[in-house]
Amino acid sequence: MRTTDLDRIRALPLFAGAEDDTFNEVTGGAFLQRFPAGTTLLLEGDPVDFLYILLDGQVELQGTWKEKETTLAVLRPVSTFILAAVVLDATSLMGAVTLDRSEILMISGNALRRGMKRDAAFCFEVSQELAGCYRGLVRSVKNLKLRSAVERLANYLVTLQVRQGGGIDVTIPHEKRVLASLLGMTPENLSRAFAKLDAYGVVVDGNRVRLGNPDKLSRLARPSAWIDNHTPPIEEPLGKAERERWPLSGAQRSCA
Amino acid sequence: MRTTDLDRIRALPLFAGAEDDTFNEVTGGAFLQRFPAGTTLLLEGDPVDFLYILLDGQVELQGTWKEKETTLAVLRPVSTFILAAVVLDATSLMGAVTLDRSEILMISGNALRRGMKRDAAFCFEVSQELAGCYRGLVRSVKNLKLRSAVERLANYLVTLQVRQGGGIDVTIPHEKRVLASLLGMTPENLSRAFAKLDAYGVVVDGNRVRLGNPDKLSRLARPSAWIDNHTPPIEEPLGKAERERWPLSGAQRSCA
DNA sequence: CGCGTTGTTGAAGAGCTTCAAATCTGGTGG
DNA sequence: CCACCAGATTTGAAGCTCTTCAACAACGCG
Repeated sequence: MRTTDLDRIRALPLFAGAEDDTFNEVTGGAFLQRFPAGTTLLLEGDPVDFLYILLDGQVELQGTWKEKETTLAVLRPVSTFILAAVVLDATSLMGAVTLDRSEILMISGNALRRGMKRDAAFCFEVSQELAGCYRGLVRSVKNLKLRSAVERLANYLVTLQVRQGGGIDVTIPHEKRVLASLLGMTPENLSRAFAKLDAYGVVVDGNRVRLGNPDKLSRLARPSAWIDNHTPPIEEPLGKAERERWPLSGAQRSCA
Repeated sequence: MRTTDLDRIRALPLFAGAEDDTFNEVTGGAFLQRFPAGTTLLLEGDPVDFLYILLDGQVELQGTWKEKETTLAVLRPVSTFILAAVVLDATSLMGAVTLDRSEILMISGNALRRGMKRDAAFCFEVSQELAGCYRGLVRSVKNLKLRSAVERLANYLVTLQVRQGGGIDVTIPHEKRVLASLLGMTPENLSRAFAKLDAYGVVVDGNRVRLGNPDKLSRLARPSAWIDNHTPPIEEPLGKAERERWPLSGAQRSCA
């Protein structure tokens, strides 16, 4: 692995508190791989030998049951994934597929666990990463159980807007059928949900979406600090850096 | 706190690998509390100062949005909860309410974090606990997104059966309206879902449920090792103790 | 015994999916 | 450059799932 890559990795929050020795041990056997779009990285049930860190590209995590399939998350850089399975040395509960050409760092699970047991500061960072992932999923579950499909879409758009700089125009960073699956609906229903948001100023043109009436949209969406992970609103105490994102793929960082 | 209580706590998997010093430091300021049924322990958004460990009784974790409320988990002993918020020193994403008279150990968040940073073995245990909780939620999300209400109920019953010893009769360990909310449906719909399972040999009498035709029920439920957390079936490699449960309240251990 | 809560049942309707067909889109090979 | 194809998206129609509202029965508790 090149030194410039190593520097990039050293700078990840995950390794921020690690001792140099730990970092060297953990990344010693690591390697950086490029995969084309559509590559299956992991199947549900596979034993997990590596921690994956997505450095570039896009990865979809999916779950299946009875020939049905759903998208659990769409990850963008920089995201770790299947960390929980690695920590437990267990098999993966999710499949992973690249959506775009992707650059992925693979870190030996054994080395990671050894590093954690050796270096409490590093282990604490991993715990924080895991805790952030956990909270992302709690947000997901609440989103799914408490909101209708149109409400989920409205909130997705509001969140996208915040993450893409707050402008009127946002870009959906993947295919609509993937978005539909992520939001827990069929592609047809997503199409109709967009049509319903017409009344809230939403105009769709391919992957471009114009939020013509953000206030009205936001009144429908009613985003909540305890479900959506925007910039923390007033109620939330400042100075506590939460390392969490829920798997909206517009995220700066995310995890799974 | 009494010595016998301390011994019970020392025996928890969470503290299995901890040094004595760590254990003493972490539990030093801890206290054991009894709460009557219906006590609100935490509201969504509350800052979290303690790690909670449910030693006896039953606790419901809930999420709300727009006057709607859903049950995220029903915990039974021995379960930690809001560990993720404690690790991140963040506010709670879930409310917590006792369903029964409950005995709960409260451990200072500060002490816990100090212990984690000091003792890598203990920190690793916490990581494993968190990872198990994470995987429980992944199972939950898959359950919600991939299965219909009747299928979720069928799987709930099959899982209950396994956890309650495999007999024909199982007991729902809480009110049906709580179960409905846990499974993501209305009480009315739960009632009708039970009625539909009549064709699969399911007979309901209050909290007692007789699974008159387990094979047929199981063919409908189609439980999966990657969603449901039964005794690991054949595919799953043995010897890897996964510390995870999804929040079915019949669980021996669970977490959140 | 009366009361409030919980659970069940019926009817109506909203929400979502399914299937089918039409339309659009990007990429390919000639 | 253009025709063509495969896949993605949209639209329509039908039907299934689930919720809502209302009424009623069952239960537990004071």
